[in-house]
This record gives sequence, structure tokens and C-alpha cells, in this order.
Amino acid sequence: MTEPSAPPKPEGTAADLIAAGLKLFGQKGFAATSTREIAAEAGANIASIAYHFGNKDGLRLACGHEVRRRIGGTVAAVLEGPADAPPPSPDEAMMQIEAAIRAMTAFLLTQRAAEDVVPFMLREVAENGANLDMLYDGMIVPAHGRFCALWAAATGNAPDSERTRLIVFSAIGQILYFRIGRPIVERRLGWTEWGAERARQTADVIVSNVRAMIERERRP
Amino acid sequence: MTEPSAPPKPEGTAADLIAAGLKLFGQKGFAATSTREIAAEAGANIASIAYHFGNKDGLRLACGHEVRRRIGGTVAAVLEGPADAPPPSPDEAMMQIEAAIRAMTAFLLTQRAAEDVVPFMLREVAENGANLDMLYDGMIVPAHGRFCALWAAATGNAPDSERTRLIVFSAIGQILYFRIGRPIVERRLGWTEWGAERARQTADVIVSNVRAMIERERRP
DNA sequence: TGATTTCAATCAATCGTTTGATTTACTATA
DNA sequence: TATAGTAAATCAAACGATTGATTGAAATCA
Repeated sequence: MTEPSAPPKPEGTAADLIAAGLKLFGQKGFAATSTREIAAEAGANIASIAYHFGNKDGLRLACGHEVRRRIGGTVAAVLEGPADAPPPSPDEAMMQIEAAIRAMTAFLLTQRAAEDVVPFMLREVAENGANLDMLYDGMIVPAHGRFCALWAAATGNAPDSERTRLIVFSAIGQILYFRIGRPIVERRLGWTEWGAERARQTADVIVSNVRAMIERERRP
Repeated sequence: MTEPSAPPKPEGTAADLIAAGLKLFGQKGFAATSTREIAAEAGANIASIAYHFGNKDGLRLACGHEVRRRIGGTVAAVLEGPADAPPPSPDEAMMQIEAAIRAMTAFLLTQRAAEDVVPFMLREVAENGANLDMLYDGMIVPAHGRFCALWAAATGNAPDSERTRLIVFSAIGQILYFRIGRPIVERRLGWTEWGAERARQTADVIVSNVRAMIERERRP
């Protein structure tokens, strides 16, 4: 089953251009990246951008779809678990949350597939870019919604209350902050790279925090 | 006592250009903002940018100093408290942390003075811009260091351990995330604006989280 | 052959910056 | 007080370089 707004996976030059756009847009920003740079990075001609995507904005949108293609599945797999799982017990829910936090932290901080994708997405969000709508509906809402359901199962609170939604944002925000503010955290801790060990160390702290938050929120 | 790297407060056209740069750089990004836009916004001539700041990058640096000028004092006032205060008791420390979180949240989400300054700074951090060094040494390190000291006093842990520094980052990260991801949070909660009431609601959640984190970290 | 894709060359528009003249604000001199 | 002198500041205009986009021919594949 394919979504109506999901174009088929590009190949050849088009795929190379998307990969180059993802990398350069994420590194330098959309406006600061010229079409010539993209073409050079992709080993293609400048005109191929217009041919395959209409214009520079078209390439931007195609990059957004590529993000959804790469991350969407991962996020869903991590958060959904087995397709039609029965509603988990509070302890099971907490363990699922813990597993999701660890997977998400490792993915954001160490995974090679996220290297180019994450900075691109952060910039799209920050700039309220043309891809925000798709990424919001296609990834953020499902992930946040599933997280709220787990949170409700773990604490006994309502899954759609304002407080639950805010707390879940603050929990996820801890993970995202370490990715967004990574250059600052690196300096402050004297870390020069994020190997698997340091990602685990970071996840330990966040998991510990979230455990404390859940225990406090629990209605006995 | 003035720092050697702190130029005097600009006035007149120079101040207008800085205000315009702060606003537009923050809204659209450095590369996406043209010098003509800045001059128009400031009601000045294009050449005045080169005259007062050398070039566009010079204006960027001047904007960074303006940020430090506006926020630096506020951050210091909120986090330092009385100049030479004695080391607080655990409960006092927790209350000071709580007060700092509330002040920081209100400032980031509602304060008018932060409206242009915060987006500019977030972009500088995200882009590893030329201002990051100054902002890191002049604001982030002092604030984070003071927060770590309060955290140590509240929990009994070492103020300079890796775990303390990571936890403090995750606590501050919760606040910053609500500012960075504001467009997403707004959509998800159906909020269209952040009045004082909603800033308080957000701060309540974060304070509640941090309280739970502190109680769990306490060595009896 | 016919359709798809790539290429070098070029377009007008916009970019950051520079120029030289002009205006403004202030001081020294008569 | 009046005026010439000087430096600071602003201005319209233009600079070369780069931008995103376009063209029509050449190449590639079916």
C-alpha cells in the first residue's frame, strides 16, 4: 500500500541529486547551498535539477520525501512494535518507552543513515520549510501519538490530555536536544565524537529521567 | 569593568542595522537575508553596513555582541542571584533551580526582548556560526556551570561529574526544546499563541519533571 | 527511429561590496 | 558671533561575481 503523496523511490541521477541535496541542505542550509554545488556533489549537470525536479524547491520537496522514506519506517518499527499488540501493562509500557528512547538516541547520535537526514530535518522544522507539513503528519504525529499512548498505559493518565502531551514532548525533547545542541554538549564535556558508548551513556541519563517522571506521574 | 571583547553599545544607524539584522537573520537565516533587506528594514543605506561593520559578517558578529548584551545580564541575574551567596541547602538549591526554570521558560516563550534574540541565537548554534564561540564562553558555560553547582547542592552529587553535566543539559534541554520545537508543539496542542498562562503551564511540567529527577538523584 | 536523459553555454536577476560625491555635526579661528 | 575647516556619516549609483533557471544540441537507451 503506497500513499498517494509518496512518489516512487528515485534512482540514478535523481537519487544522486537527492543525496547531495540532503547532505548540503542539512550542512549549510537551503538558501546557502547553490544548485552548482549540488550538481558537483552529485556528479551531475546543473540542468538535471530542473529536469528531474522542476527547480530547486522541487529538489527540496524530494529530499523531504526521501527523509520520510528513510526514517519513517524506522520510527514506526521502533515505536509500534508488533502490529496488533494488546494494550501493555504499566510495567510493559515503561519498558517499551525505555526501549524506544534507547533506539531513538542511538539512531540520532550514532546511526550512519541519520547522518545527513537529521540535520536536514532539523533545518526544515526550524525554518518552517515546505516539508514541515509532510514530516509533521507523516512522522511526528504518529510517533508522538504512539508515545502518548504508551505514557498513558505506564502512568494511568489520559493519553490525550494536555499534560500528557506536554510531558511526552519534554521527554522526547531531551533526546532531540542532545542532537540539536550536540556541538555545545561536546565542548562542555570534552567529547570529540559520539561512539556507541557515549550514546548509551546519554540514553542512560534520559531513561533515568523518564523513569523518575513516570513514577511521579503514576496514579496508584 | 568591561571585557576586552565587548564593544560599546551602538547607537543611531548602527543600532538600527543590528536590530534589523537580529530580526531578519533570526527569521530567515544569515545566507537567506540580503544586505538590501537589512538596510530597508533599518531605514538605512546599503553602504552603511560596510561603513559601520566592514561587511555582512561584521554585522553578524555585532548582532552576536548585541545578544550577549541583552541576554547576558538577564541570564546572570536569574542564575546567580545575590552576588556572594553562601552555598545553599539542598532544599534551597532546589527552589533556586525551580525559580531559574520558571524565569527561563517565561523569558524564552513570552518575553518581548527575546522575540528576535532567541531565534538568532538558535541559528548561530545550529550553524556553528562565527558567534558560537563568544556565546558559548560568555553565556552558556557560566549558565550551565552555575546550574551544575545548584544541582550538586540539591542532590549531593559532584558538580563537575559527567553525569551531573549530562543531566543538567537534559534539564535545560527540556526548556530549549519547547522554544525550538514551538511550531510543532503549537500544532499538536492546538495552541495558537503562548501567553503567560501557557508559559506557566509549560514551566509547571518541566519543574515537575526536574523535581522528580532531583529526588531520584539524591544521595541520602 | 523515437523517447529519455545529459551536456555546455547562456540568460536575466540578484548578490555583497565599492566608489566618489554630498550632507551632517562639530571645532578652531577670526 | 560668524565663518572657515575637518572629520564623520549618509547617499545614489555602479562594480564584478554568483545566483537559479533556460536553451537547443548531443548522447544514451530501447
